[in-house]
This record gives sequence, structure tokens and C-alpha cells, in this order.
Amino acid sequence: MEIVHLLRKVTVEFGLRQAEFAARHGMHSTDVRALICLLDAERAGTDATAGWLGAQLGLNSAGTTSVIDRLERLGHLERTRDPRDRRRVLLSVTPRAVELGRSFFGPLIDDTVAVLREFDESETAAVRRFLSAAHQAVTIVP
Amino acid sequence: MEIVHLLRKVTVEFGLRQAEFAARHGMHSTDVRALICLLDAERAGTDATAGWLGAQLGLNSAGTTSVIDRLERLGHLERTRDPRDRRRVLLSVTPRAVELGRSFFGPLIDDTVAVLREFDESETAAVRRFLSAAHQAVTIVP
DNA sequence: CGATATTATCTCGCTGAGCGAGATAATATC
DNA sequence: GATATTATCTCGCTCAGCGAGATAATATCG
Repeated sequence: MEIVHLLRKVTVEFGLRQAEFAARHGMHSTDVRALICLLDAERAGTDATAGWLGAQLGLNSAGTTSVIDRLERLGHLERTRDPRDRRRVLLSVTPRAVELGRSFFGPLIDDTVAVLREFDESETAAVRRFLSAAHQAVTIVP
Repeated sequence: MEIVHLLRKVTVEFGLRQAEFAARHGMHSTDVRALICLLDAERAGTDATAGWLGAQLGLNSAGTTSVIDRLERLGHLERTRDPRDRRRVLLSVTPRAVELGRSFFGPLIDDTVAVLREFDESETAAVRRFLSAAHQAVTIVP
């Protein structure tokens, strides 16, 4: 119960940092979330189209175009028409955006990973099990 | 590292549920966050004023008034002038809002607590230590 | 005690994120 | 080749949140 509140605090603070980071770089929370989605897609090897991004963010097509326009204007993003299906627009993050993402997540990740390094097998397993359960509880139709 | 991604997924999904809940009840994410703050204050026995709420949400006074107006209009909130300092406006959540909060957080909390019940001492301790560390990492100057 | 400063909240007008509706262009189907 | 479908973009609008300043209550100081 107290642990649940702790988890909630973490999510709240994380949201605040994200908003703060967005403001500091002339973006909005949505833009940051978009970048995260794109970086995830990049890492997973999926190709990210405008429609896909909109679905991830829960925006309609007009709103999606706005996000992409803003990120493109800031130089975090490039549009490329897909040569295989020329209706589609492929989105690729620029090195600048990658760097920005690292500057944001890097320290947070490092600090957190550092703690985990001092955990033994059964302890990390417990953390993993807990977070999986929480994820399950919070995710709709798993 | 994989655990960090898991934690991030939890925060993302949690945000989505929150937005979904807001939409379902004719509110915005900010309104839900406001309700959470007010319920927290209630539980902690702090009295919540308009200014305090605005600070919690990172809104200016105009925006804060809007949030309060919306929540009042929906019957989730009541304004009372503080009799001790009649410049201040005290905010109190209605039973309806409490019920709404419970209907949202209740199941999530229950599911998560249920998992924890099957953890032994050292495992819950590990989870607590991890979340504290994550909270520390994500919180600015604690 | 009255004049002035400070604090808490609200009002007004504006900017811009995101929406609905529909336009445009490329591809798939018959 | 005509038509349907899919992916994205454009236009006009609504409303959350901002800056500036009004209002009202309290605190301070001569």
C-alpha cells in the first residue's frame, strides 16, 4: 500500500521532469512523448509513419501533422516519403534528437541502474515481478 | 536496464489510463491530477487553497481558477472562504469525487497490492528500495 | 488609527494544441 | 480504366492555459 503510493509518486515526478524538459527545449509534453515513441521504434527496428505515431499518441491526423511539423521545425525529425508506398511518410529522428533524449533519460537511467547493480538475483527478480504486475494492472486488455 | 524500461512503461500506461478516465468523465488530465492532489491533501490533513493547488499543478492563477471552476461545475469540488483569512479559498472534494477516485484507483491498487501480499520480507524491501531510488533519481533536489 | 504594502483570487483578452470535416494524392480492387 | 481504400495534409473552430491587471482582504508602519 505504501509501496503503491511510492510508485505513484515516481510516475508523477517523472511526468513533471518530462514537462520541465519539454519547456526547457521549446516543446510540449506531447512532443517529448512523440520523440520517445520514435526512439523506441528506431531501437525496435519498426518503421515509424505519421499515422503510426498519431495512434501511439492518441491524436487525430490533424493533431499528428502539427506534432510532426513542430518537431521538424525544431530539427528533431525528418520526413521521408516511403519509396515502396508513396502515400506513407516515414519519420526519422535526427542525431540531435537522439542526443537530447540521452541528455534527459541518461542520468535518470544511470542512477537507477546503479542501484540495481547492488541487488542480488532474488531481489532484482522481485522488482521485475512487481513491475510486471503493476504494468499488467495498469494496462488495458493485456 | 530492462527493469528501467519496464518502469517507464508503467508510467506511460498509467498516464494513458488517467487521460482515458478523464475523458470518460468529461474532464481533462489536469483536472484528474487536481483531484489527486486534493485527495492527497485531505488524507494528509493539510488544507488545500486555490493557490496551493495551482502550485502543485504548475499553473498560474488564471489557469488555476479555470480548473477549480470546471471541477466545481462538475460537482467534484466546493469552494469555501477561509473564515480565518477571508482572502483564501479552501477547496474540499465532494463525496462524489472521492467515489470517482476510488473507482479509478481502487482496482489498480488492489491488483498491485495483491501481488505484494505474496512477497516475503526481503522481496518487499527490495521493491521499496528500488522505488525509493527511482523516486530519488527522478525528483529534483529532494 | 489611517495610508500603504502585501497576499490570494479572479477577470479579460490572447495564443496555440488538438479536434472534426473534408481535400488531396497514392495504391488496391474490380 | 473507373472506383474504393488508405495515408496524410489543410482549414476553421474550441477551449486550456498564459500574461497583465483588477479586486478584496489582511499586515505593517508612521
